[in-house]
Amino acid sequence: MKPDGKSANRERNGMTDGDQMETTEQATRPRKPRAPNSPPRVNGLHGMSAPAKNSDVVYQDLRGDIISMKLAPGAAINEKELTQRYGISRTPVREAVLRLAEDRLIDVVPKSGTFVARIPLSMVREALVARRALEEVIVREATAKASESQLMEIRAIIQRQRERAEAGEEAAFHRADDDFHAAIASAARLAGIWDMIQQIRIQIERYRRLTLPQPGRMLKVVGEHEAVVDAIERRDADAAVDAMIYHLNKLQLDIAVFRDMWPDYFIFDPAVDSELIAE
Amino acid sequence: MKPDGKSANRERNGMTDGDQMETTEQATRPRKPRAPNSPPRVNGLHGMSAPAKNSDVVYQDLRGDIISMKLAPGAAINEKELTQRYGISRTPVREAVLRLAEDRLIDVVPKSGTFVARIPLSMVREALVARRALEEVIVREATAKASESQLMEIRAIIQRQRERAEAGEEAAFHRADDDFHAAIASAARLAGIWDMIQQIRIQIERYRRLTLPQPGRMLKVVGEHEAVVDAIERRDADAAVDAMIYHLNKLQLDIAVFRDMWPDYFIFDPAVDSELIAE
DNA sequence: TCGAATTTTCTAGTATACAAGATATATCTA
DNA sequence: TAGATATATCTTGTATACTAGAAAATTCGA
Repeated sequence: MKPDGKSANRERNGMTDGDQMETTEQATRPRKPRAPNSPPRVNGLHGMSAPAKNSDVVYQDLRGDIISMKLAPGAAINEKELTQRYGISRTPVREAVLRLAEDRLIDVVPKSGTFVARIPLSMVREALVARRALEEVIVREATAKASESQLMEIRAIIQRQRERAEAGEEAAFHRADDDFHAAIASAARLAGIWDMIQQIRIQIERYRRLTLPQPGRMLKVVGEHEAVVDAIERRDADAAVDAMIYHLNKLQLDIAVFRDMWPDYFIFDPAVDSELIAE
Repeated sequence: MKPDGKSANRERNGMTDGDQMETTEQATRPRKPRAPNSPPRVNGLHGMSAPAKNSDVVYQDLRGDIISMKLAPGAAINEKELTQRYGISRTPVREAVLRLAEDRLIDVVPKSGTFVARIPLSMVREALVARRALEEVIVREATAKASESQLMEIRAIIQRQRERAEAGEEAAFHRADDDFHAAIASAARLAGIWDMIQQIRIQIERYRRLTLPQPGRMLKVVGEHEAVVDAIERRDADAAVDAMIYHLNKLQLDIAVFRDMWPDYFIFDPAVDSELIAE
């Protein structure tokens, strides 16, 4: 470490639990300390208008390729190739890779390589359960709290989704689908829980993509959404929850089928998953 | 970017959606490609016996200091100081910092500094709601599925917790508390959801630490845990859920108090949180 | 020809140097 | 003295070089 001329005397060892609770400045430095902390002047909400770091771009792209199964489970990810493709250095690429590893979308093996993670069926099953539970709370709260204007907005989203479905624009359809659920959460004053659900959905999404698109499914989804809003508008919480659960249950686990069709896209833990077949 | 002598001709632009689904090797390189992917031979479950990277240590330490409020919300985090304290370079430190940023425990302001994040009360409130919902599912499933041996293990954990409570060993007490909830989730075959809850708890933990420790609380917790297990043993799901909810509700939001006592530890969003006071 | 030992080549983890911008301090002007 | 400007110095983001280890390719021995 290059001695900087004046940082040598700043040893201050054993500061591990030194400055507790004290938000003011340390009073020891003779020179120019640059007031040691200023409250984060950025608006408290977390990251929305940041100028889009390079690592974010790589993260989003890779995440999209993995979730859409364009990168198959088990496929190798080459950091060097990514640096060349984007014309950036390894640091931001690595940053993106590490974030994906935290999302459980890739496995990084220390001195060997990084690979698209296989899909753990037990996690898919639990993610479905968790999502149901959280959406139930959201719908119940929304039934109690949704304002007229919020309901109108939700209706508008459903209509937009219907138009996209009729036009066969799948991507836009799914965007509207997201917006619908987000709007319900917002009406319930539980937008943060929708963020949690999105995190959970990462685990489900690749499984969902493997389910063959059923003809007419998109329009059916619109109908299911309408049933939810109808119940909310009637302020019938139980019916709203039932409609939502019915909607969510359309995505079912059918382990045997997927295991046979894509044998090594999944991780199947017999100790935990055996009962899945019986279920 | 420095031309590397041989990478210049590997431009291959437009490869964004190039190799789809194909897990075999590219057949163009004349030399030694090192078979481009091998399935991750590590056991499928994610990271448990890795040799503990430096960044993990920094992450755990910082996380502990933040959650325990040893580092107050708003306090500055100096990467350089961390490199000196641990005797490592900025790269692993930065890695840890970025992970904490994803956990919403710190805010990093691009060319300015990184700071311990303030606690968003709206998120605490929603995290409490989400946890209740997930624990409810877990308890209900545990009631249906818990085996005799699992119940005995849970009883043992409760007993251990009682001993720690009587000895006043707070840290060990909380470890047993964690183990209790984890054991219930395990009995419900929903261990993954317990992992999600732990992620959610990060948002709650700092708030919890601010609540003054009430005398006798630890032993009361043990009693509440026993009520849950009693109901599970009776296979009375509703009672088990009620007992669990009662237990979780002991941690209540009392916004006015905390706002006055630690004015700038929190972020209070009037648009969302105003109703919290009325509630 | 086949298998074991060796070499080669790739990988992720780390260290360090530099760049761009933000903020505090110092300086200058009235 | 007060305010505006300029400077110094710190910050994070990025680029790049180096290390140790894993795995493939190769060589060697029977």
